[in-house]
Amino acid sequence: MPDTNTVPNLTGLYFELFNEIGIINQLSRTSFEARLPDGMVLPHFTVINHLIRVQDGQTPLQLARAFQVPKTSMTHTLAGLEKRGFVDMRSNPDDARSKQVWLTAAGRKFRQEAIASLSPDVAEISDALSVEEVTAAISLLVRLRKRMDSARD
Amino acid sequence: MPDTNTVPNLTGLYFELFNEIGIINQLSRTSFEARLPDGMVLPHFTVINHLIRVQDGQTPLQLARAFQVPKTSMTHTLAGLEKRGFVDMRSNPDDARSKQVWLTAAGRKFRQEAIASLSPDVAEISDALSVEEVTAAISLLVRLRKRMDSARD
DNA sequence: GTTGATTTGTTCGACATCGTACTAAATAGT
DNA sequence: ACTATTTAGTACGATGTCGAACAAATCAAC
Repeated sequence: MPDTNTVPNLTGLYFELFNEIGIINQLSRTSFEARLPDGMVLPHFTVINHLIRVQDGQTPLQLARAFQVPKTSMTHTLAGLEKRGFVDMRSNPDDARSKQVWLTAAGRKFRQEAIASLSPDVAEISDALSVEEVTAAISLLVRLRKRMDSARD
Repeated sequence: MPDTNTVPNLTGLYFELFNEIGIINQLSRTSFEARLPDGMVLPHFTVINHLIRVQDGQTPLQLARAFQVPKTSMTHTLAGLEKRGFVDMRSNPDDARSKQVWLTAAGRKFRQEAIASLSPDVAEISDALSVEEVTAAISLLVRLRKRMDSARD
């Protein structure tokens, strides 16, 4: 009986991996967004979070690259954040083509509140994996991500 | 100096994890879709793949649940597959409300070709992780996914 | 300096995703 | 049997995502 149900070895393994990643992404996104107010969506939060972790004043293009999304998508996300008063878009004094994205006090406050409201969800699932396992998973995924990133031309 | 940049311990760890997962999902999706013909999109492939791995003749609702997407999204995905002749939608003889999704020969052929065209991409990144690491990552993510799944209500 | 190429960001159009409201079929309660 | 509830699927509208085309600023080459 020919092996038609199974994908050849290695490729199949990565299919499985990306499939799990896709489903977890789906699940985490859905439960994140359920906690966020009205029209806020995961990328809104993620951008704010990134601006705090890394640094304020990044350009839209830098942000688009950090998240591996097209710059048009980032434009849209930033427009939503600006409309809600969570970021300020100032033009870059060093390069009039580009802009800088700065967090407002409201933006920082929003992040704190979002995190607080999300923590219970994290707590609920945190018994599935040990802290060591989560840490290990992160470093492994970071390695994979960087490899994938450098592979795209 | 107060700790405003760092998210409290555990929650921050999961943020990082989900963040990496999100980016990898982004990257894998983009490179998958680049290989697929015209208007085909990742969910199209994923559904076909699932029908082969598990079994033909699933109902749309079963598929929606398997991928954790709303049933309206699955309706849309299946409509695309049917339009392209990759699946047949027959009405369920046991329950006139529901339908069954059956793969066509063209659907199976499409999957084989898609996998073949994707393999080079997998090969290119496969040196980042050992097979054992990928396997370990999968089992860990499966555990997480199942926990998240059982946690939603 | 002037011209052509590159970079940054936006607008626009196409399409995917998903919540709401609906129809039809099945099931439960009486 | 009859009605109410539940379940499967769809139509529709709102919004997110993203590729193509564009405008403005910068850079490179001469």
